[in-house]
Amino acid sequence: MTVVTRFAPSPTGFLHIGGARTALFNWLYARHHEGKFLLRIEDTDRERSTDEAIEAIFDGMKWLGLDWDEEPVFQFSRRDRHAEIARQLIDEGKAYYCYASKEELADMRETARAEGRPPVYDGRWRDRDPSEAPAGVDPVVRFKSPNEGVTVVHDLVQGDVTFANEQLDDMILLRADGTPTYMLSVVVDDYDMGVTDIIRGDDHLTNAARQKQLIEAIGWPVPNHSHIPLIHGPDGAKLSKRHGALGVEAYRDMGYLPEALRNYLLRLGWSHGDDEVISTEQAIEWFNLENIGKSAARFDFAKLENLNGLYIRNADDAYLTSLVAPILAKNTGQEISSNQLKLIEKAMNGLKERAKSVNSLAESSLFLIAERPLALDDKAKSLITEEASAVLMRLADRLEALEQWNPETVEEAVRAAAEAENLKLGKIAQPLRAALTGTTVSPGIFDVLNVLGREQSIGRIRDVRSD
RNA sequence: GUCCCCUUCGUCUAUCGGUUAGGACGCCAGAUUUUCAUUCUGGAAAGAGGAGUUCGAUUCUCCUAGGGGAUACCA
Repeated sequence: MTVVTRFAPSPTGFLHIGGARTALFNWLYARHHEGKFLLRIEDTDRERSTDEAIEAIFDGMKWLGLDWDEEPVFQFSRRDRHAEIARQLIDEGKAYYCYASKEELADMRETARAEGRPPVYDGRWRDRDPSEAPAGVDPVVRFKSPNEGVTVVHDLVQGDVTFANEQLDDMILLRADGTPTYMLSVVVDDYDMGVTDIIRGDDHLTNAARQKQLIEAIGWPVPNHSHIPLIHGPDGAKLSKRHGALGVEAYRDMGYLPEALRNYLLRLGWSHGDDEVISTEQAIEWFNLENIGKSAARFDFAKLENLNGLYIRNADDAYLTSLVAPILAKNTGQEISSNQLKLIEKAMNGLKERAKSVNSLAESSLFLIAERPLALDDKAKSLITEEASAVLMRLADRLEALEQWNPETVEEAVRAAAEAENLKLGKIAQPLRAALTGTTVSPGIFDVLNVLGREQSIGRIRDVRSD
């Protein structure tokens, strides 16, 4: 049987980091087994679902590189099918109408809690005759779940988890307005979509027991369940907007590479021995359910950043340039010309060596496209002393005399200048860097000289003449 | 309150009864170096607590504590 997994977010907000990991695991599992990975939008909560959220989820998935098979399923559009199953259950005596009011329900829970009993619906309409129904009340449809015994979820990550059936009350299948609830919809959709493996957050573990009861009542096969632990914020508490619970697009905007985030998320809760840097190809080859950990993990930006730097250093120059360009355009408020792009790409090899994010890459490539005369920052300014300026002017002459302008010739010229001035290389390199980049931090100075070219380099040096 | 799950360095984790408890991030020290970064070397750093099973427990069982999740006409 081919494996079919699905990711089923509700479009009530962006695709947050926990959801992204769930999607990643489902995707990896499907790809590993050469099965299908489906996407279902659980939009049955009409109040809270929004089109913007749906778009954000699609965008987030695409950015992360998690491609799904087939058209996404919109759960709300399948409500008739869900209701049909509910009616079938009523006909079979496996579900019933309940006329209890919200106040009654609230009282019920309160007294149960006070008496130390599980706060569940007491089944007061379970066996009552429909003729007793109060007039003018739209009933909900409840599932007649077993009162005794236990339900055990055979979870591939958590192991067998046993629930006493008395803990699980008669859940609502259809609301008073006739729309299906989540419990019913998932079960029906998963079956209709042919889902073989459900991989989701372990906040659904109790739901799995209820859903299993429902599935068995209908007479369908129970899919494999894998409930993965949640991701916590750095403080160990549930992810909130203050720390990690940002949408994946926020990570993109912070300058993280999707491949780095994928790698990081994969290692959060899954392991393959001592391997840390795992390409997507390897991840697909290695991924399994057995090596998913059972405890919640905390989100650690420092480690993500480290991985991001590593992926940036190994990334293709043209690819990085294409990511940097729009950021640069946005930050400078001007379009980046193709010549400037060439310049950036040429410098990228030196730039990416010291970048931790795409944003810092953009920041550090700013000097390449800056207009003369450069505005020097304070530290750079302090390096251009009168003495340094004089040295730089003599260096400019020396550079001007070069017949060829390439990495070797410029290095040779600068080294020769240092020797002639009886200066350590650093003494000439730092002022030079300040003049060329306006800052004190940049790629190797010979690299900068070479990339900038003769005209810009000499021009920028002469611009800092102090007299 | 009730039910369920979890618990190895600060963090992510390896270990599937016998290890000097390993790796990675971060941190500290040193080396390299034209800045920064990279790279390299070294270091500090962990089995929540208590019983039991066993010749032997981080590993298996139970209890306690702590953390998390679920308890909706949300998903």
